[in-house]
Amino acid sequence: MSAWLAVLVHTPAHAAMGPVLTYRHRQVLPAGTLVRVPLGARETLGVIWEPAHDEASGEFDPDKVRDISEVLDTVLPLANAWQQLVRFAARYYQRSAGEVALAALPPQLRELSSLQLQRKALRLQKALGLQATAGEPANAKRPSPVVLDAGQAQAQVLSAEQTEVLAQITTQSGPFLLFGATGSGKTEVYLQAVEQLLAHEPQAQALVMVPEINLTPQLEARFVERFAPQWGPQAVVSLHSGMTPAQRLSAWLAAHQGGARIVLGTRMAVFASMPGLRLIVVDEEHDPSYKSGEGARYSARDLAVYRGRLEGAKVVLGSATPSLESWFHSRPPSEGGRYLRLHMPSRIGAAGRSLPLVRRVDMTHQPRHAVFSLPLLEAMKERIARGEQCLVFLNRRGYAPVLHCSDCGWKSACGHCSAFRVFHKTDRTLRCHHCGHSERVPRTCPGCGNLDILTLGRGTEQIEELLTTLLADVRRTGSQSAEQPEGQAVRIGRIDADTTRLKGTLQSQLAAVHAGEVDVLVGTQMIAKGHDFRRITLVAAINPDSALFSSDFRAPERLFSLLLQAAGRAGRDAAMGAHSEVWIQTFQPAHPVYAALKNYDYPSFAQSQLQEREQAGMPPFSYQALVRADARSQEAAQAFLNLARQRASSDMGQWPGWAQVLEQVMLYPAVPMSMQRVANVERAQMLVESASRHALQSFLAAWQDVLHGSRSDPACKGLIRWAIDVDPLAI
DNA sequence: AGCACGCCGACT
DNA sequence: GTCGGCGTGCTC
Repeated sequence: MSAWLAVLVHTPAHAAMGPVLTYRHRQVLPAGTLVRVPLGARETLGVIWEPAHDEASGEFDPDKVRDISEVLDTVLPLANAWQQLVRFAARYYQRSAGEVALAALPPQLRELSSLQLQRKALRLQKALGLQATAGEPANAKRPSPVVLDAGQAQAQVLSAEQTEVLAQITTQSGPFLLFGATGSGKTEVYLQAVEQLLAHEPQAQALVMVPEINLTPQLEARFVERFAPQWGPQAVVSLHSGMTPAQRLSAWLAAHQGGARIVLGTRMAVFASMPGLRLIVVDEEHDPSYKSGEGARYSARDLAVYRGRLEGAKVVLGSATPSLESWFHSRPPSEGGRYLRLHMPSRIGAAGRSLPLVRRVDMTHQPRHAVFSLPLLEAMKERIARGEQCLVFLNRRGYAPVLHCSDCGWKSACGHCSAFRVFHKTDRTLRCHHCGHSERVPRTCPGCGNLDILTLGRGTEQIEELLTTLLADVRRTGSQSAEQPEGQAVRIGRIDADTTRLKGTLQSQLAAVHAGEVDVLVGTQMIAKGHDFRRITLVAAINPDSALFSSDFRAPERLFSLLLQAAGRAGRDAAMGAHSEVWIQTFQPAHPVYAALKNYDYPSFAQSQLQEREQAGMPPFSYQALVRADARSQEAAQAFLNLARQRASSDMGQWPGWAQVLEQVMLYPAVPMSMQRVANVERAQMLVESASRHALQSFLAAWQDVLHGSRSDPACKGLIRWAIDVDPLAI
């Protein structure tokens, strides 16, 4: 007697088949069981599933049912809560459950046999067994958590604010928005919240997320330092895309088996299987990296909140500049707020340690085309001479964003993209930052043969070069003289995606800055985030205005956040905090973003932004989705979108009961994307908007079929792919 | 998504 | 004569 089982496999939402396929096996298996199944010519990983109505596969020939090839019974079935998280994410972000589930599992699971997995699992058990009492199973016995030991002794004494916030997290249910200034000690609060949890619940697990891979090593070091003495080095694992497949599988298994008490990771970690999950921390919750840009375009922050509710885990979102969405959700409960806002306004450390002074330099009063204003340059020289460090922030890498011929007007346009190729002086190349195409810099103008090709604009390479000249006469004669000979020339360092291409170079470059081997550090937003620089007392944003002209309504919010984070790099050392400064060079010194920044007043900035959003009917006062289409021609991309739009009213309008839904949903005409062409692919998009999240969701779910159907229309010939982005971050 | 099949251009 | 481009179609 054999059973027919529903199996989830990795098929995209727009494949002409459901994500749940039927297979035969000699016995029934519980949902969540991992299996290997034949699919066409290949064999693939599947998950035993209980299909919902919308996932059930349509008609198929019962004769075609094939056998499950292998049951991966050395791995415990995925928990019901995990299945529900996948189900929700698939439905909300309009993707197939198969795609979401299989993308959330470590890639190596698809390749290894049951036997190989068993060996791996045994090795892990062994490692955990060794750290626990010898001979006991991994979870059976651990050192008594009640006893004060090395792990707890390391904990710092909390400030009054930290103590209060921690008490709130302990006693309230959340979700929490921890609004804490840079340097207010949010990480210590996370550490102690985790510590309390692990001490009181022997099976409990905590998930701590950070926005970028770059930030995981330092966080991991801090967690290992704190928790390894008590819980062993295996208790903390990381989960991010920078790890090798084998490392990812090990970490995933450790979390899945419950041996890893703490999982640190990037957005993908929100899908980690954690049977004992009790606490989720989303650090820098405003960071756009939490929104996935491809595949299922999920927001790990929003899913974390959902998952917390689903599994009864506390959720802490932390930021010095929360997203306006989270800020809005944390308004007082009497006004409808759903998150509990916790506030830590003060920087910890020496008494009276203050935030750096923000200075705005009005560039309209500076010499035309000046890159560094005179007062900024003077301030930098002064600090360098004293042996302090400066950080110069410019969000544009390369030497110059465009090459240009003044004779014939030629510009270094990319032949494949609607963008210019960037001049990189270091390796004499012209590189397109969108398609990656790279070529030698032409000696003469390709248009007319002119020998003089000029650069337009400036990138980090040029700033580095320029500073070498501008600071050539400066000598360091400050307190460093004991170790450094007096009168040494200024050392300038640069950190951006180009200097950190090789693995580990970022960490070593940061170490060089810490060691005082650099006086001025030039860099992109890569250096604005998280890294703790002790001796930097001046941070300069030399040209942040460009973000103000962006058509993206979230641009001001992002600029505020980026500049505040950059400001947070200054004066981290208590002794130097008092005279630290942040310089903003701008042509619009009175702009509200800069005014708010000067006062470190996020709340009133957020309030004014929210008012604007409300008046304009934008998120969080409305809900949005974007349909993007890629095609050989712009016409085809737009034709596809506009056809689906037209059919939404003409066809769906006839469906019984759908008129009311359609009334609540606004579809805008298709437009080219701001980056219209990338690697010879034309891109267009269409905005879908509604005041009702529910109406938007029902509409999108039903509209999928219309989109599928529109693809075959002759007008859409040349269409390559399309995708829905729910809650898009940029429009 | 993979992966096969299938039909047209430049090379061992 | 083959290798290889990517269009089309199928997978329980």
